[in-house]
Amino acid sequence: MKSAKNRDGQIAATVTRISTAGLRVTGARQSIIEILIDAKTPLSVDELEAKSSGRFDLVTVYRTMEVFVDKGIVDRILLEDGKSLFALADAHEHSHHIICRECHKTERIEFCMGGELERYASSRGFSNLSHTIEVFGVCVSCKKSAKAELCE
Amino acid sequence: MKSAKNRDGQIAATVTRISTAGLRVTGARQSIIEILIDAKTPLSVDELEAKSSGRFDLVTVYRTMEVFVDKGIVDRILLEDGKSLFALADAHEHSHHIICRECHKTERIEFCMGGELERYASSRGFSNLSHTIEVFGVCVSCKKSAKAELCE
DNA sequence: TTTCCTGCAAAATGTTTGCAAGGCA
DNA sequence: TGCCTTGCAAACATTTTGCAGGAAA
Repeated sequence: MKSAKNRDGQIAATVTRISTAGLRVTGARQSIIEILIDAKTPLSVDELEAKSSGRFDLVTVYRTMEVFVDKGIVDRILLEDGKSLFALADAHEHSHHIICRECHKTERIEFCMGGELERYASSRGFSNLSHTIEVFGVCVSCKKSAKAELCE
Repeated sequence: MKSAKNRDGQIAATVTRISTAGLRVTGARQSIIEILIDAKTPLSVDELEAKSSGRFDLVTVYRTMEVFVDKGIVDRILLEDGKSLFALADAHEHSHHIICRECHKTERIEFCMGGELERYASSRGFSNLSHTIEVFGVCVSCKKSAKAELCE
């Protein structure tokens, strides 16, 4: 079963990253990781808590996400309204996303022109740079269901 | 006095846009516009309220920003932490920004590769697209004062 | 054993809503 | 005049903090 193997591998890899970062591998953190992996789409703090079945508290989610983002273990994805979603970070690649406004299904964007942007910013005297690039839209399946609803 | 003329012109133009959008030109709205023009840097809702000298309420700022963003009269700039700032929108140009993390001084980025991004998203089946691109850094003067502080 | 994490409760923030009064067109 | 806006108060939602008990290393 390839996918299960991948899942286990992903869990193991992330556990390693947690402990390498000098953090403790606790039950709550493992559960959060599993939920993130299984969701296959970025989740908000309360979605995470909702899927916890009482295994951890909302406060723990806030605190965990803060540390994980800080250590680069998860990515924070900022929605247009300022809310954020979290997804397991790719171990090595810096990337951006296309996010469905309805279901939050997310695809990585392979190319990143952040370098150009930062070079430009640098030439304007800015230092300590970072950037955010996100594309929002409606994915195929959400579009279909919206259409179906209209035609009912 | 060229700059004063520009200021008046900018006010007048924005007032026109408000009324063209079918909105009423009220005292609160005019004050908000003037504050935004004079600030020369994007402001948060509470910064706006703080500069109001009691001419309008915080709630009015929220409601006004909502309508103005909706009508394209102001731009919402999302910070890395999910908070937002508001700036008068350029009447015609779509653009992005370099924002100083410390003082929020902002420069427009002339080029926008949103087209490419959206074309790619479109090829992946997404519709109804939009995008956010922002670059964050520390501007020259904030960097200087940080250094000065260190060397005190 | 020591230090880090967690849950609970509560505080602090930030944002939205309802409603009556007032202002713009 | 009629409808849009506003302010105030209060409801709501979201995020942060303090602290004591429990768990990882």
